[in-house]
Amino acid sequence: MEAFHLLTRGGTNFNKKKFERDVQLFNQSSKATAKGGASHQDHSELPPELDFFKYAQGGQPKRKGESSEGPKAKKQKLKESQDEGGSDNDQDSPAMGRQRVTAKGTNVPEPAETFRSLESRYELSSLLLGNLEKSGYHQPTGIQAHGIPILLEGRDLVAISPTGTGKTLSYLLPIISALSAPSSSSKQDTGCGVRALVLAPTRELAHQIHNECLKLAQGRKWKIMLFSKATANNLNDKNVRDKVDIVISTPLRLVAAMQSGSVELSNVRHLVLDEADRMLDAEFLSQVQEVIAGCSHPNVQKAVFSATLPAGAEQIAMGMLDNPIRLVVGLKDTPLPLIAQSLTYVADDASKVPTLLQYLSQPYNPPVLIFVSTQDRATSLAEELIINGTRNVDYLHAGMTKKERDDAVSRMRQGQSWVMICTEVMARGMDFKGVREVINYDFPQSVQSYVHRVGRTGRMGREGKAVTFFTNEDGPFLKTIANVILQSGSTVPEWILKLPKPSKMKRKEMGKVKRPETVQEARRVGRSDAIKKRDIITGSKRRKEKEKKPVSVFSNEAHEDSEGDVSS
DNA sequence: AAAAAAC
Repeated sequence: MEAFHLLTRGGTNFNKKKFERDVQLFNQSSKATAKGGASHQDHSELPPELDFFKYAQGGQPKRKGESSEGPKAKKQKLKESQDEGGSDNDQDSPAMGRQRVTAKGTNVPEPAETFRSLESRYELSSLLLGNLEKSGYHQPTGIQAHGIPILLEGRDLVAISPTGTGKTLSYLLPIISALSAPSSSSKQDTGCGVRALVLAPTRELAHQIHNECLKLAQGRKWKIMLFSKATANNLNDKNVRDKVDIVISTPLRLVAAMQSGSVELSNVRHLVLDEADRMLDAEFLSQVQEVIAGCSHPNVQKAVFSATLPAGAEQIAMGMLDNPIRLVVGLKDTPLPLIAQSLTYVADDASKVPTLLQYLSQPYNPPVLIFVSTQDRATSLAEELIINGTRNVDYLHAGMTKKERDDAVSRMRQGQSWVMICTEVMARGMDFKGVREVINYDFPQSVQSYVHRVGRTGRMGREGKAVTFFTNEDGPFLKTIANVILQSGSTVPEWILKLPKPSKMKRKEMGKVKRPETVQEARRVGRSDAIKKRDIITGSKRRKEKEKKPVSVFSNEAHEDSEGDVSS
C-alpha cells in the first residue's frame, strides 16, 4: 500500500527496502509463492534468467545448480551490475545457428565462422577480440557472421534479423575495428570530430547501446558519447567536442545539437540506424534526413538494422545507401519460433484487469513485461494491480522524468521488478535477458509493434512466452497478428484464421471506437457482468469460442480475399 | 489507423 501512495503521487520511488526484502524472498524462492501471487518454477535458487551475471561470464543458462555462488555473492554482483546496459551475453545456445541467412548484392563477402577468423582476414585487433571474449561473445550469430565482414569491408548494409539475435554487436564491432585500424585514413583526422554515429529511437535503447560500446572499446582512449540533455552542455567545450569519436543518440537530440552548432558531423565515416523502420517512419524521417545531410564527408558508410522492415521503409533505406548488401536472417517481420505465443479473448476492456489478475495469480516467470497503449493506462494499471495485492509492480513510460525512467530500467535489470508495465517505449531493442514472459495487455497497433514487443523475450536463443489479449474492438488486426503467430510456429484458434480480412472502411470505422483513457474508467464503464465473464482461450476452450465469439463484431463484413497477408 | 516517442 505504501507503494500505491507513491504511485498516486506520480512518483516511481518504490520502497526500496520492501523490494530488497522481496528480492531476498525471491532468492530463497521456495517461499516466494507468497500471497501476492508471484511464484516461479525453479524452487532451488534465483531463477537462472535473473542471474544476469552468469551470462556475462558465458555460463550455460539452462542448467541450474551450476552456479557455485551463494545467493549472497550473487546479490552483490547484481548490485555491481546496476545500470549496466543489456550487455551481458550468452551466445552458446545452439538454437542461434539454425536460421537461414540470405544475402543479396554484389561481391558479398564470405561469412565469418568464428570471431577469431576475423583477426587474420581483417586485422581485427587482439584487444578487441579480448574484449569480445570478456563480454561473453564466443560464437558469432547469423547476423554477426554475415554482417560483420560486410561492414568491415566498408560496404553499405541493410540487415534484417530477428529480435534478440545480436544486431548491436554486428554494427559496433566493425565501427570499433575501423576506428583502430592503423591504415585507416580516418586515423590522421583523429581529433577532428565524430567519426561514427549510431541513431536509436529511444533513450533507453541509446543508453544500452552506449554501454555495449564502452565494453567493446575497453582499453582504447576514445571518447564514446551518449547524447542527452546533460551532455549537451559539455559539447560547448571545444576540447570535449573535438575529442568525441563515437556518438550514440536519439535523432531529435542530435538535430538539436547540430542546430546549436555544438556537434560537427563532417568527419563521420560510419552511420548506423538501429530499429531502422522506426527511424524512417514519418515522425523521425525528417530528423534522420537532416542528420544524414549533416554527415557531409564524401565517404560515409551507412547501415540500417531492424527485425522488421516494411517495404516502404526498405525503399527509403535503399535510397539512402550506396550499392548496399541486403541481409535477411530467418523470416522478416516474424517473431522467433522460440517464443510460444497465444491469444486470449477478454471481451472488453473492463474484463482485462480480472483476466490479468488471474494470470498473475498462477505461477509465472518473473519478470513479466506488460504492454499497454497509453501512458495513463500504464500508471492506472499499475495502481490496479497494487490495490489488488500484486507485488513488485513497476511501470515505465516516456512521460516520466529521465531519472524515473533510468531507475525503472535498473530495477528491471536487477530483478526487482516482477511485473513491469510499459508503453511502446520498451517495445524495441531493450535487452532484458531475464524476461521470459510478455503480455500484450492492449493489442499492438501494428505487426511491427507486435514482433518487437514479443521480441523482448526469447533472446539469444532462450525460450520465451507471449500472451496477447484481444477484445471485440481489436477485430481489424486480429487476423493479421494471428497470421504472424502462425508463421512463427505457434498455433492460433482456427476461427480467427477464417475471419474475413476487414476492408479499409471497416478498419477506419473500428479505429473510431475509443478505448477508455484509464483502466479504472474502463471498469466503471464496463458492464459489471463482463468482469465475471472472463473467457480465457486455452486448449479445449478455443473450440467453444469458435462458434460463439466472432459473430458480434467480426463477421458481418463483405468477404474479401482472406489470404494470409503477413506484412502490413 | 493511431499513440508513443523524439526535445
